[in-house]
Amino acid sequence: MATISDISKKTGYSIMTVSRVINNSKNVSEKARKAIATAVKDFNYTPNSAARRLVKQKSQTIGLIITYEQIFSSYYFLTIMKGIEEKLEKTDYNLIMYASNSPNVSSEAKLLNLINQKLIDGFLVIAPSKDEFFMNTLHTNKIPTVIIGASYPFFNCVDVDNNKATFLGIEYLIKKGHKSIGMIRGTKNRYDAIEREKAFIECLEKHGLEINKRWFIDGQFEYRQAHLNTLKLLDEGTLPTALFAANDLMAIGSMDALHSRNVKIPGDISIIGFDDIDLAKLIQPPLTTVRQPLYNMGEAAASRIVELVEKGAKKTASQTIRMDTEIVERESVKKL
Amino acid sequence: MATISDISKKTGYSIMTVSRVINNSKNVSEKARKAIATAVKDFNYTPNSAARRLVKQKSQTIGLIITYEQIFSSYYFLTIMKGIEEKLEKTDYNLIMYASNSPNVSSEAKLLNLINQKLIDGFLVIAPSKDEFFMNTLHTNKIPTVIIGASYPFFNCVDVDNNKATFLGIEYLIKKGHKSIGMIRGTKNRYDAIEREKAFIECLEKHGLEINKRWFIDGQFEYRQAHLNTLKLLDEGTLPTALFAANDLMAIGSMDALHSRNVKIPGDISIIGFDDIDLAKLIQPPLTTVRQPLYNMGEAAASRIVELVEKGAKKTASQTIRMDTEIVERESVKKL
DNA sequence: GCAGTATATGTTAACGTTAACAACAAATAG
DNA sequence: CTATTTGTTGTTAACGTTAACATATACTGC
Repeated sequence: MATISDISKKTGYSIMTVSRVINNSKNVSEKARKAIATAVKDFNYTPNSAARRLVKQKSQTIGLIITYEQIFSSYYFLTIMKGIEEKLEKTDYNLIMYASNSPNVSSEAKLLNLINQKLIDGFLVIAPSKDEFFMNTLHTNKIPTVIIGASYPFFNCVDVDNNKATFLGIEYLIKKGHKSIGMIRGTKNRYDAIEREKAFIECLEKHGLEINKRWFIDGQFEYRQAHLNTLKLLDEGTLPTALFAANDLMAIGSMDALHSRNVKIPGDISIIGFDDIDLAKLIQPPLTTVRQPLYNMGEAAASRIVELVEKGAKKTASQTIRMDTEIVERESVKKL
Repeated sequence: MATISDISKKTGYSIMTVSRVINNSKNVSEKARKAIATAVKDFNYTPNSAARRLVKQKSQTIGLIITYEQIFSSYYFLTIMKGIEEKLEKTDYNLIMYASNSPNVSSEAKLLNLINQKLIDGFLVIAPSKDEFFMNTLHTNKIPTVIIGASYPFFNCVDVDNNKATFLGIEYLIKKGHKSIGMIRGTKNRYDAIEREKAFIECLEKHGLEINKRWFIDGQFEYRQAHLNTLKLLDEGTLPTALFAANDLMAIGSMDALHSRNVKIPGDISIIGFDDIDLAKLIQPPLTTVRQPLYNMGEAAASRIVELVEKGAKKTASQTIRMDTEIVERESVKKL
């Protein structure tokens, strides 16, 4: 592997000038820049990251923390991840994924080690649950961190307004004439799940609609749970005319269950999801849903974490970026 | 963060002696070892990995390549991963996960860069599909690599004997008196899926049993596909008395489908899975399955890759380690 | 008791890069 | 035409660690 001094020897310029070209510093003559650039290409040179890390005391890498549950229960994080990756790609930072639960980040000590050893400059965390042990560690140690899909005080966050988004969905159903509405809810210890459920109740109350406890289906943000519990509801009796699912995956699980019992969508029951994952438009009927701009959220979070790392997390006041949501109208909701 | 020279100053020993203690070299007096060890603890010292990488020309990290499909469609890789992580934990190597499809390893150039820049010393690949572009790159560039869950010529592999394992499962069913057996098959472009299907047919032929094309259910190693296609089979008519699923997840998807139509397991139909994932023993009825020692496979692969990296992949002849499989008898198969 | 070996410690240089400063030339101002 | 600024290039030291060699001391065998 070629080094900076190979380029230096080849071109006759000092290694410092070469370094300047590589790092796009100014104060380099056009002539030097060209000569060095072509040599870099010829040698297929890329800077040695270990040497850079050592001198810069920075790793140029961001850690992405997610839980196994998230990986398995939701496709939604895939889109977020794509947004993150494609943004980071442009900024000379690397990304490492840490699945929490795994020994990697299982203890506070490990997490701090990653930072102290300069293996990681900052963290991205996707939708941590309420009782996530490491959030405290991140906060008290002032580690550059951006949270995606949840709003924590004192943290930098990229999130949607779950209350507003839920109202958007429910009021869409109401506008279509629905008066009996059920909900498929998410994991109890996650903020987004809690906020969406609260907003659901609030919205029905606001419109003077009945809140029927039997029409709450536990889905845990998973396909299978939603599916099984929808089947249970079917066994027990009356259905609402519409269902609001706290994410698309549960909506799909529920739809599959309804179909298996010959309940027609949207003929017999309407259903609206949340997220707008890729699958949503592929199933039959295509799912009407409240769209979160997941890709853009990933991008925004990536930009923000780079900013924090470069400027120093201590100097930049924490802020939460709220993205807009919208209804994507497809064919799973019927006008009554 | 403390450095080696802090320890040196504190204890009065040279940095070289400190380095020796840290690396467990011999030729250090017991006295020095103790003094330095306590200082290391007091300072909470850990070696700077960037400096180490620079001087050693090695990253001490292994890349784990998996595809997004695998992450989503199977729990089985989780267990493998645990085995890998816990083994590596003991050996002073780090693990980085690369989800292929992602830009990280999307091109041959990227992959080589990882190696050339010394960011990664070697790769672990979980069950690559037949047409995985990067396998060629890994091979022609002699990059230390171990494959888990597939057997490629010229590569180091950790795998089970799919033929033998499938025979084990089918002959168990036959021993229980089953004569009409269907199969839920996996993703067409994966070796394990292909091998299991071939073995299935071979085994039925060997015992002179009917091979009914209608009793092949496409499952793509996914819960949902198995579920949907089982429903389809139910709509169309006659069932076999037993079902062999190429993985547990599909078995479970199929069972849920059968239950939703009031087909009793094992009363009306028996089912046997493959893998023995955690869920298998938790569902109702607990699933009888052909157990792969996934955890141990992860461990073995981790040991092997470390060996390759340390000794140099070129010097060590490639070998495939075959793990034994066994029947785990639970309650999803009835004796006829 | 002396060469020869083993054990314990230290010194120096190197890994590849960048920051900080120094030097020099060319351009501008007065 | 000198003084000052601007632009371009180079030199040195540093980041934290380990390899290779050097030195010193203690232990062996005869």
